[in-house]
Amino acid sequence: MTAIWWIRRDLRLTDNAPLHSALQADSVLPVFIIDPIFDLSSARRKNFLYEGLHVLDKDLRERGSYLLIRKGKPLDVLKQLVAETKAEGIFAEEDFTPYARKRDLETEHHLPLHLVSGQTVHHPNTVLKSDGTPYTVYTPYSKVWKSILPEKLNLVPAPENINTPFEIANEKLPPFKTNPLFPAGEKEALVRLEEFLFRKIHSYGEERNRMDLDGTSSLSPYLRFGMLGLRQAVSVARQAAAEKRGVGAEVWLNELIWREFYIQILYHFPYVSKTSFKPSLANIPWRNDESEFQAWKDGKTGVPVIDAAMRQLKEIGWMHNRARMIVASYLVKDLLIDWRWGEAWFMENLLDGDPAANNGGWQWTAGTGTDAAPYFRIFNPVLQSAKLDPNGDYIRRWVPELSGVDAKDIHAPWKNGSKIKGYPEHPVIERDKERTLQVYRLSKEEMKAWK
DNA sequence: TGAAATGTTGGGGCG
DNA sequence: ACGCCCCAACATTTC
Repeated sequence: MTAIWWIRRDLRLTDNAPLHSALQADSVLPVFIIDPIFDLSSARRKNFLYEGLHVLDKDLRERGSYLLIRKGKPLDVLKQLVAETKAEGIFAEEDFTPYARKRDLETEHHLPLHLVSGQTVHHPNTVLKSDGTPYTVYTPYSKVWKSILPEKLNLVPAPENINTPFEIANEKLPPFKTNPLFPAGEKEALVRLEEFLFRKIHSYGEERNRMDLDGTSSLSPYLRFGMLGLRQAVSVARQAAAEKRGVGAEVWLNELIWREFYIQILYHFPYVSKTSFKPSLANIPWRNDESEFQAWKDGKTGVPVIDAAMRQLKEIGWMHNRARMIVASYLVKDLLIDWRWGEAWFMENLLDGDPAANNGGWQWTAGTGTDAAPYFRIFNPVLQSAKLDPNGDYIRRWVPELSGVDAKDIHAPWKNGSKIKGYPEHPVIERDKERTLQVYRLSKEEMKAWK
């Protein structure tokens, strides 16, 4: 008897609950389906995914198995595969995005699909207020989340052997290029996790916001595709916190909880992917200036920290977390461009681009979301830059035109008056905090009046 | 996971 | 020794 392990966002063998369940059968067929909907997804994220699948295939072959690739609509592909293999069960890790839920519901209707929890530590339906409604504020959510965390998560180790039927027609993996900065795969994820735990986590609390240092875990692309499981990350974070290895471990644990917080927000309030969580800020009269948007995307706004961050994104498909908040605030609060434009650009470029986390982050910055920054909180990019890239090393790393500018002038070179070759003389816009506040206030008042 | 304005406090210089 | 002023450091308020 054969079971199908349908792989989606769980490209790993360690602590893989659906794989573990499938192994009860005599043989297991690991399958990844290249869904036509991927055509709408970002090229660089697909590249990372395909490299990840290539690595997963190698990891499986070390265990006597391999990865079967099929292309097409998941339901059609699975129906076909069940017919070919006489498989009696399909096991998959439950995924909580609106698209995934619809796809899985349809599949469950026609096929013996068994959805297994594993993407999160707590299922979105299990962390609820006493009246049964979901939390929309992070702090109480995280308190309850921690209070119901079991003593041990009982991670399931990677199986040593997987018995797989080999006689099934396989398709070729689409071509990809290896990513030198973020090599895909579970082994790489585990190396990074170790590195983070032994070298960086101690100072994570103080250094995670410093854009010029390598203080973050840089695990997000791996978590995005389940090359590392959130449960694994939480398990080691908890252990490190218990061993009192600095406050860093607790800070990191909270960052991981933010992930689950936004996963459950998108699960319970799927409309947030289309519009503002707060109805009162759903109709902000954005300026939406196309040429300013272009300057932002290209990293040519004339504000060094913004340009550094946007070029980092374009070049490597990843951006420092603090930089994400600064560029998002600049787009939304200074340029007054719809946060959804920024959200879409991030999704197009981030290796870790995830519908829940990305949407949550943008709505937080825009002030439109759950537990959002109040709308009057506006980042001053120059102050943030001076504080969190004090020597200007981050800026010089990504904006070579500014490599000769010293720390004193690099955060706001236009104030100095001297021209820099190849770099805008003035920022694309003169920041106007009052204008932003008015636009937001107006939106709120109009909503009230309309009611 | 803001910034800036305003208020409060306390140490030190000075007559 | 004392009051006065200055100002940095910190706290509070406001948007």
